[in-house]
Amino acid sequence: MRPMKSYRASRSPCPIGRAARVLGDRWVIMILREAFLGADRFEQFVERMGINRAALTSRLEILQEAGLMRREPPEGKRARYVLMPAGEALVPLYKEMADWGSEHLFAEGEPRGQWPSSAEANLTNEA
Amino acid sequence: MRPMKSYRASRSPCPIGRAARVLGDRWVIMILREAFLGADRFEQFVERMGINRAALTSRLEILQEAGLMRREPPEGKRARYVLMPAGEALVPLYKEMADWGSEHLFAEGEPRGQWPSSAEANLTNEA
DNA sequence: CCTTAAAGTCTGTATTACAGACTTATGGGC
DNA sequence: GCCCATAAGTCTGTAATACAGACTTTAAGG
Repeated sequence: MRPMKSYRASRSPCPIGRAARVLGDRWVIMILREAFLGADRFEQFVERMGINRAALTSRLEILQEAGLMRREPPEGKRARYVLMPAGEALVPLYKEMADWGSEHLFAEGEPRGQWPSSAEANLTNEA
Repeated sequence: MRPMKSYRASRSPCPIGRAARVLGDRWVIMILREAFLGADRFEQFVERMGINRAALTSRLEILQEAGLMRREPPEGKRARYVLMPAGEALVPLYKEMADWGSEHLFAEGEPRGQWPSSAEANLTNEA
């Protein structure tokens, strides 16, 4: 990804084009998935996704700039990365994506995971 | 993107992880948008998106391997790239993405495009 | 203090991206 | 048939990015 001034203020007037600036990245998609499933610490993302630390840092910056996540400075020694409303609002899209992937990207009878309902519960129980 | 054996047979058992292999790319998202809006020729994609030709070639290969698009060999002198059912099935997801982007990635009162209903019409009228 | 752990940063190398020029093949006009 | 334009790529050189893995820093806990 090329360095940009701001992800929030991407200049495309098309909402798809603008969304693609943020979501058009494999790691960003995976980070949000883990966040929906409850991950909120740097090391958790590293361990669960096997992402390079430098790559994770840059993606978390993108997600913050775009207003999808927020970094909570460490109270003890752990910083937390938490979803903002714009991030939580992606849950229906992830549901769609999971349904689509499950239907079109697996061979006949190939075992597939479910998009856990706990992800949605995790968000709706938050308030 | 690192070279892979096959996008269709990505080994992640999670549908989100597998979807991310295909959709987690800015150009792939844009190509599908243009396809929904009626583009089906190489030069059309180049002109409408300003994508590098080599990059377009590689993304069209990915989309074919994943089963989202198909290349129709030239009848005259133009090859066509047409959506397969797996690709058309992404229209609801694009609708979601457009709604989300429109709501969360634009400043107050900033002018934004619409995800044209003609995109959906373009597909449902096809059969 | 000393040890562990979390959250990054740094380094060197391998891969990918990109602009833009070039190639090949077809079709149309004359 | 010959010339020109166009479509669909391919190629080349350079700039940017990705990655593994080592290193650094700060804070807690004992």
